Amino acid sequence: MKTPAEPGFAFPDWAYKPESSPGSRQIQLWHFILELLRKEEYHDVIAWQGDYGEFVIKDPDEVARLWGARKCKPQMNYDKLSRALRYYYNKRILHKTKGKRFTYKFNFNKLVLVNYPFIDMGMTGGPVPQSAPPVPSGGTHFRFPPCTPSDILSPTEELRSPTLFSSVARRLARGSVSDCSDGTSANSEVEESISEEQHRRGPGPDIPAFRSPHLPRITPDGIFRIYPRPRVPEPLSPFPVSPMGAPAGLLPPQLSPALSMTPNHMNYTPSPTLSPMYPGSSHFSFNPEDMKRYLQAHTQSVYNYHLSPRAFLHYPSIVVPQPQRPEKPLHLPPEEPPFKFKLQPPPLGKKQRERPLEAASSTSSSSGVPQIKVEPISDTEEDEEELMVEVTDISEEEEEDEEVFKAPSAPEQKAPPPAPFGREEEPVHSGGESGRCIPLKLRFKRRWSEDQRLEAEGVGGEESDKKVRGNQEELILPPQPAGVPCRRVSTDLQRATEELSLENRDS
DNA sequence: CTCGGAACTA
DNA sequence: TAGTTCCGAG
Repeated sequence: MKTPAEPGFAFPDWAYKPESSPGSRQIQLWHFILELLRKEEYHDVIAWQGDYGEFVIKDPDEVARLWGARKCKPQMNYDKLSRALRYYYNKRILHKTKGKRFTYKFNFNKLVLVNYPFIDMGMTGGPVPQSAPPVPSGGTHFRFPPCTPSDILSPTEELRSPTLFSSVARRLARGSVSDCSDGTSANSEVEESISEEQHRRGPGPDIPAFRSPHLPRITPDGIFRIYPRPRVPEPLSPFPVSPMGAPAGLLPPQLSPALSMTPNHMNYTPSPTLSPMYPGSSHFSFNPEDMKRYLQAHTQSVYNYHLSPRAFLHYPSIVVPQPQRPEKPLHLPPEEPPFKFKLQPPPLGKKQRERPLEAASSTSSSSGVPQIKVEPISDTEEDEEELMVEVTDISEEEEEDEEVFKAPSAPEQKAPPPAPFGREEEPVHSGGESGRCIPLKLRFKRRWSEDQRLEAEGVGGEESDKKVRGNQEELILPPQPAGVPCRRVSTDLQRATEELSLENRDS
């Protein structure tokens, strides 16, 4: 048992496997990596470098050694470790940075989504950098807000129903890097307190809710409500000041609010300091509010760029904000984006390329719109993959968040029936024609419906992502099944959705 | 170096 | 489940 107060960072419960699962408590490799990454003493061994979330293993052998020590696997070597790392590719936790030796990149989107499923992605209006990850704000601990446990990152059930924030014990990472504790011992350590907020609505501290068969689903709203809205005007920062009290000195990356409107998930190659965690400081703020915004942004990215939205699929409550075209900035003051990159539409996929863009304007629907083959529901198979690629057909090239998103073709999606959630003000004008690229939405819809259905049935576990339900009746039902209450959807979200609809419609 | 299948383990 | 170990292939 280490001293909770010790410097270093600790991951919240969700960073570990639930105790209910077999391998629970064993530190996972990516956690370990993150751990090393944030310790200065290991900067010579592994460090953030390059793109956001990208890190390079400077000393593979040493990293392997450390990992082996941690797992009590003296025979560990980089070859093995890298194999483990490669398994993360499919899980989308990591991906390889091609061309760069020993360089990998975290997919924080995934991590966040998975770990903050309950976050209401409503458009709260705050500027949100699309690819900006939670921003570190200095301090000594790697902190996460109280959040849901449940196993994360499990390819199959990673997104199981959200649960109450559990008062999670914050674990110390420091000192555990190379001990053979396996993280098991450290697991019991609870860092002093958990935010009181989290206790407000839950049964109490240590809510093992996640272990029960029926995970009580709570509405994001409910959850979020417990968090005071900082609403700290921080135009340049993706996230407000950390509630934990972050040094003002460490400011988050400067991201233009305009970005929030811009579908991007592009190569944003900020300085290494933009990495999720500052190498120097170890305060990684993950406050709900931040996460919310982050997710919000990410959602858009996903939607716009067809990133793997699988995460959303499991969360009916999360309505994917539809893409908003830059042309019509909602309420965000136009700012000169401090980005050096240019936002571009994703490259056309093979399929896309094949068909020359015909009258983009006239025909509308098929032209610049990512075509999704409306295949029989049967091949659902790997929805996630599909969702990710289908539209753009990135073909082989991964870089889902990079290359793929370089050339966004103005996504003009067909506007599904508007006013999904009932009344809503419509911020922007709307317009015109309708009917475009339904597929994508359809898919979401489908998925959504499915989830709704499952939920209704009191579904306990979901099927693995991959083997999905073979066939659902899925119709292209209107966006929001009238019957299904969209509880959980924040007003903001609703609005966003509507806006999208409108936009799509008219464009 | 990187990838990913396969068998195996905890 | 999350690797670990081994290994052939590119």
